[in-house]
Amino acid sequence: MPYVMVKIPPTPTPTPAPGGAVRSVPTSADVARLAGVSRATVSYVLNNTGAVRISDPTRRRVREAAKELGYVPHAAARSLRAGHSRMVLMPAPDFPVGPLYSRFITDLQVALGRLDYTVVQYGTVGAHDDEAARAWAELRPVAVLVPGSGLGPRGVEVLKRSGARAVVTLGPDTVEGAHALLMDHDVVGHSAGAHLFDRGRRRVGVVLPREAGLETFSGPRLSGVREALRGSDATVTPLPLALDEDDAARLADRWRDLGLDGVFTYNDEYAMVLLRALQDVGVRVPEDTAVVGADNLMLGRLLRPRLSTVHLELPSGRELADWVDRAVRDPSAPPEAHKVLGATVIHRESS
Amino acid sequence: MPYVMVKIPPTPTPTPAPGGAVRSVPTSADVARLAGVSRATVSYVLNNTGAVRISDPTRRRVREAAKELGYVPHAAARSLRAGHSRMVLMPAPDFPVGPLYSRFITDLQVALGRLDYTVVQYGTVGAHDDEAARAWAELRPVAVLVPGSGLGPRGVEVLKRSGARAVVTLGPDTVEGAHALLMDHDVVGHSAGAHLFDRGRRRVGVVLPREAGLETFSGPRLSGVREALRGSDATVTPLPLALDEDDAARLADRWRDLGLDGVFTYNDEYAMVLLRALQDVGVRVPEDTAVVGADNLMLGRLLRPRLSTVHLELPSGRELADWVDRAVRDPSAPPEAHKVLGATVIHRESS
DNA sequence: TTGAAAGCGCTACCAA
DNA sequence: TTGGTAGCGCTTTCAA
Repeated sequence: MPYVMVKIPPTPTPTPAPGGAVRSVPTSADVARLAGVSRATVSYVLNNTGAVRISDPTRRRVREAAKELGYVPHAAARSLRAGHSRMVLMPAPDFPVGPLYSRFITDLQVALGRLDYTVVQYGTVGAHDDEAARAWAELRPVAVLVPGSGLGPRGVEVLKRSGARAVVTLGPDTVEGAHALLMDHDVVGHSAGAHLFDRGRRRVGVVLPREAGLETFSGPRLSGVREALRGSDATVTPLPLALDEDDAARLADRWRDLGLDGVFTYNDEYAMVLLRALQDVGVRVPEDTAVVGADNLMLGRLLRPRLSTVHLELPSGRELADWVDRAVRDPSAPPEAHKVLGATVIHRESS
Repeated sequence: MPYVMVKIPPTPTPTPAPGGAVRSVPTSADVARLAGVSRATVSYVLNNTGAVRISDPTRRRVREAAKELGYVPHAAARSLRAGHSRMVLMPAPDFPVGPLYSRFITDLQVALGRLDYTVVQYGTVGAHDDEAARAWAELRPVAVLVPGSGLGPRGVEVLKRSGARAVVTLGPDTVEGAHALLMDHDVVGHSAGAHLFDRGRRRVGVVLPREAGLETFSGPRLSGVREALRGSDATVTPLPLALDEDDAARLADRWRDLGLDGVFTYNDEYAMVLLRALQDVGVRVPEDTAVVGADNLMLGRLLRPRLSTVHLELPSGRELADWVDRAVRDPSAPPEAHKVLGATVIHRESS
């Protein structure tokens, strides 16, 4: 056994006296000192380590010391030591989110919480793919869930190389290397298109939001309509529209010329704007033109005529959480893609 | 200088060969090895440390090695070493959030991002005060922003003792020890009440959402109306209402008996539901009853009659971010409270 | 200009 | 049953 001469380091400066003016953040060493035990014992007690038995009096002393100091463990130190965390990271949405997505996120958080994960929404400013992925990777999340299409194959690679055991995209298309919950909005458009066809409509308009950031949804919804009507004698006309009274009025002015007898409005909000504008210029709904929205918002039931709409069925938070958990437990499994978006037409009065 | 005999530790097991089957997460040591320099040099280069000059060839070698390995620094290790982070933590909302709040959060994130903070929304399951605060404190955020009233004085204390340099509440009341951005919803009710009074209404109803979690807003909004009408001959009648057609219909059925000539509906969505129900039973708006909503949602402009509403003025993300930044820089400053909610009536046709 | 090494707070292994 | 201690990945001081 080799030996060498080594300088003994000076004893570290002690933390300021408990009654001192500047109070520093208490560490497990402080708790140990106050309880008169070692840091190891503190760790055992506070983590209820099963393999080690600590006497009840000691336990009590440690607990009391911790409470007295207001000790809170340091997550960074812990996960650094452990080599992994239970953090599931999602980018925070940077666009106004509807009630549907809002509830979805909340459910998911609760469900993942039950599986002992911590969900964190990371406020990426505006970075994309690599850049964003790098920022996320710095936190070493155990899993990353990315809605929409802000992540590419390179980003996935970055995340995996920094230890993410599961990268899951929720969106219209699959990304190389990542699991995918395919929310294929085709089905939404398809349902709407088929419904309009069933109601005898043959000249169908499809509203496309002018607002940026919605193309990932509106594109597939349009394709879905096309698909539903393919091979029939029906026509499909794209109709760019801003969520805005004036733009709707302009569109309504052209309505007779367009000669459409049915329209799918992307969602219920656009339906509402358009419906109002059509009524203002005397177009009868559904007699002259049938209108179908999507998302089944409450406002649809309050419109007159009551709005027909496509109800979206998202997977429950529970299902999704289980799925993420499985992916985390078996990171070597090949990426799976699941279609998870269901669509049902709710037929009311506008079609 | 004292010396002692010390056992030399075995050299640590090297990371698996780069071409090996199992690839572990690259660390700065790996980068150093590949570039043939020390870890210190890697750190200097990648952080552009100004005080130290590194030769250009070395810089290049380090950069290339980092890129080749896909090296991403470990945020936990970094902030552990640094003793602080730039993380601003907010609890993720656990209720469906409207477009107003949604945009507010986004703006704030962007603005704080410009100041080099990282905003993280923490998905607390359902914990309150202490419990939630402890969970947040584990991440050692430099600042914590809490909307609503989920945080008490004890929670504030926990956060501060674990190093949060600023705790800011955004809500109706101030909390001991924390900065407060007072969003006093009184002003909303006050504006609406005063407006209805000006329009000659004397028997005023105030809709109170039955939905849980909105009391923090609805209470003050009601008080505001009361305050605006205090000392006059006007009466105020609270009207519990669920955001739901049936409940609205029930309320409308009682409308004549209630004998109200004006109503403030909490917000535009409740206004919409009630408006529809009133029209269905033949109550004329605004002739029989004036209706005023709040939040100035787009849907208000689309209703017929067009909905009068109270427009809320929130502070800009920029302002708020600067304010948080100041609080972080001077943590010893006494907590400040600022009223930040403005309200303006937008008079349309319903009142 | 570069390297060696200490140490941030924590847990888990081994020894007592 | 408890304590000593190595080491997670990083930055930074001091020394070469």
